[in-house]
Amino acid sequence: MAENDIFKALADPTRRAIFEKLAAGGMNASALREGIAISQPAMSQHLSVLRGAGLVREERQGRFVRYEVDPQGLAAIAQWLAKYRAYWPRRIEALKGLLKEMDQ
Amino acid sequence: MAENDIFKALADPTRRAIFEKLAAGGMNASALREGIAISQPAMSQHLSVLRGAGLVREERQGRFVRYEVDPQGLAAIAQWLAKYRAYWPRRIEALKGLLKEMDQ
DNA sequence: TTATTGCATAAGTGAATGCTTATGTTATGG
DNA sequence: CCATAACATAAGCATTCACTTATGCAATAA
Repeated sequence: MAENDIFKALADPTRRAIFEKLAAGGMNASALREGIAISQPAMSQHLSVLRGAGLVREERQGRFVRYEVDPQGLAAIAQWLAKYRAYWPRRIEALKGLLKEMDQ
Repeated sequence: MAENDIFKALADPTRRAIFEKLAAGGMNASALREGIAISQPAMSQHLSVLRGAGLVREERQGRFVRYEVDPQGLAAIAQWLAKYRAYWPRRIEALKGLLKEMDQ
């Protein structure tokens, strides 16, 4: 199940930091390392996990590989969250109606 | 950070199953075991993790402990997700406005 | 009071996880 | 053509994790 891959991928703080950095704009793996204390293989492995979860997608550009956020993974989380909308705090309760539209 | 606890808690499929069962209605730990092949200590440990993540809360009732979904954890996920709303698929895009209200 | 039930905690174990170093592959620059 | 840069993969290792069995404790039942 992809759901399991997604939550497992996000369970690691380094991977969430990578994802957050990518959300500010797509970039290649080397540029992604700047500011994060991490080796090249470790970054490659993390990106592989994020990609397997559908949270990130890659596009080869010659010698570089550009990574960017993949909306699929985020949509899966939104769907998981929607299952429990009965328990969302009241401030978010207004979302219910729109989530109904989303189901169509 | 509680965010880390939440994603780590949800990274386990058994814990997600427990959470889903609780979402259908609060119950005590023993009742929760029915239908899930799990030992009593394992259930107790899982509930402890879910509780530490703010996904579940407990209420002691004499010899029993009633567990139920805690909206706090769900709200934290919603907030995390909101950070990346720029990448949500178009069908969910309408949520943007309401999430703005939620920020207040 | 005594036995039992509901639950938590401690300690040990095997598997999974995230890291490292080493190496391979492909593409660009000189 | 050759050196280098970008990236992936393999293998080994330490830590974490989810489980087990054993035990403890508090509340109800008998």
